[in-house]
Amino acid sequence: MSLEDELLEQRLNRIREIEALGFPAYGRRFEFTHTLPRIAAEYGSKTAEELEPPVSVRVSGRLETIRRMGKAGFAHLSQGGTRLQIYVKKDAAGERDFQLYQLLDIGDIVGAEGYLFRTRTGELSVHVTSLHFLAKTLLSMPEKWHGLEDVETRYRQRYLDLIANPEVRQVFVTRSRIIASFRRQLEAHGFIEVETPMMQPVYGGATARPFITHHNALDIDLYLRIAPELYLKRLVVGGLDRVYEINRNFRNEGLSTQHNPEFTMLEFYQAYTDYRGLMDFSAELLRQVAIDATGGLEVEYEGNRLNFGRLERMSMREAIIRFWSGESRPSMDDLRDPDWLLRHSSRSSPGEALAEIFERVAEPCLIQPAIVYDYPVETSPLSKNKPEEPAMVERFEIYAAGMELGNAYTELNDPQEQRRRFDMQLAMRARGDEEAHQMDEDYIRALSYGMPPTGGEGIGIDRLTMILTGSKSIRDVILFPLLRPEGPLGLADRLRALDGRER
RNA sequence: GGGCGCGUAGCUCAAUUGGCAGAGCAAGUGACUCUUAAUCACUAGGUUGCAGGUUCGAUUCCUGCCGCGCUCACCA
Repeated sequence: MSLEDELLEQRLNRIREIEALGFPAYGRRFEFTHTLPRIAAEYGSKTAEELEPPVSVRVSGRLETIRRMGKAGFAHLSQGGTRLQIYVKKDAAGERDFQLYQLLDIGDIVGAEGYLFRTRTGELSVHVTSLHFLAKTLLSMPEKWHGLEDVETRYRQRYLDLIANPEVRQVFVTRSRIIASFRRQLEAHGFIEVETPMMQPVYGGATARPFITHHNALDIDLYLRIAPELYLKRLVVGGLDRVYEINRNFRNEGLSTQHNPEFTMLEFYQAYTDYRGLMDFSAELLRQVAIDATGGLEVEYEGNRLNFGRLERMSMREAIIRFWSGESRPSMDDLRDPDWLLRHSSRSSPGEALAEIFERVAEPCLIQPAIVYDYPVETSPLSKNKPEEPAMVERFEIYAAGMELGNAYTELNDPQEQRRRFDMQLAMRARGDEEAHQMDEDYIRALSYGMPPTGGEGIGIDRLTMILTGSKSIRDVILFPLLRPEGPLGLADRLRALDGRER
């Protein structure tokens, strides 16, 4: 018999012993007086004298350590990212509860009643008068000193990662704070949160390959959305002047440290503003998010100190000139010259060439949070042209740590021009660009009813979370990143074999 | 999809040129009524990711496959 089977059998037997003492192996509702974080906050700095007269508490948590010493012993409970020591002495807890203490395993979930005191070494602890059993662990916990290091196991069994590695919990708490901060700020500016279709008959709003699924009753293929954009703007047509959505997008593309097939975007649309207005708003939003998430404006990422207190602004052409390395730095005139652009890129149109050169030359250098504005029309089928240079559009992207964090533009609200843009995209698709936009006639119909001048923006929540939590991989900020399926575990078979057979 | 790397006990890691697969934690038994990586004694635990090959002999060398990581391509 393997060790794991032996362990499983031991634990199942132990359940019988615990039940024989009169404790259910899997308890029910437990009334507590304090969470462990609250005890830490309220009593963490109290001296032994200040804990007189005794403070009675009823707490619960998962057992992280157990130190048994004959007729007494210690253990650490963990709850809400906080540990609290309990002291179980036979004289104080009584015969039956002390027997229970002797049957506990690391990982079990228990309740403890008693009073707070300081041990001789000064650690705040609960002097236990009564123990409760709440849930049994059948499998052994990761090692207490090194935690759980195996990356694959950490992603596949995130619950173990959260139990064994306290800093992981903090990453996801911060992620939650980031999202809450956006919501709070947008609500304060009069935005309302909406939910638009995840399953779409025509996908759009971004350049990407979609996932395809099928609806049986209607017998139609549907696409998991690559962006909510076109639906949100239909809502602006409908008079929802300030709307936002924080939700998943799905893109059927490769995985990397910066790409997960499903990822979370904030998109918001504000009528009667333009991309200049959104630049100001973006700077305000990011500044406050950084404060809400980290307590400050500066954050250390990959050896750089990033300051979210300001967003430097530069045009795409300025960025190329500024970050050009090596000989023959181009001039502003070069970057307006179609021949120069096509000579310096393998792309087929001057605008695509400009964007490609920017991504190659400047994007990796954009370490400090920055706004890059004015994009070529070819790469921006939904943005409004610049009046003085129709080949360019009123669009900007937000960069930090060499990553694209956000994308915003003055929305194109002229249905005839939008139809021409879709035609342009169809031509690109005919040339083999699989990611070029589809024609969306229903969207053109919506614009044909008149959409107010509008600014719209998307911010990648995962990447922003990476930066604000110092995470190197997007998988570290997504609780359950996509992995290949694991294959059969055999646990059901083992449990079935042991069911009712334990002594 | 390409390139590079990794896979050994439940967890964290060793194993000399190809020569008896080991340790710590966790687990079991015993001792211990203020320990905190508790301590002490003893015990058990392995299809070395999977399948082949080379060899007297493979954790080690070779081939294929599976999984993961990094990276390039694609993308946000």
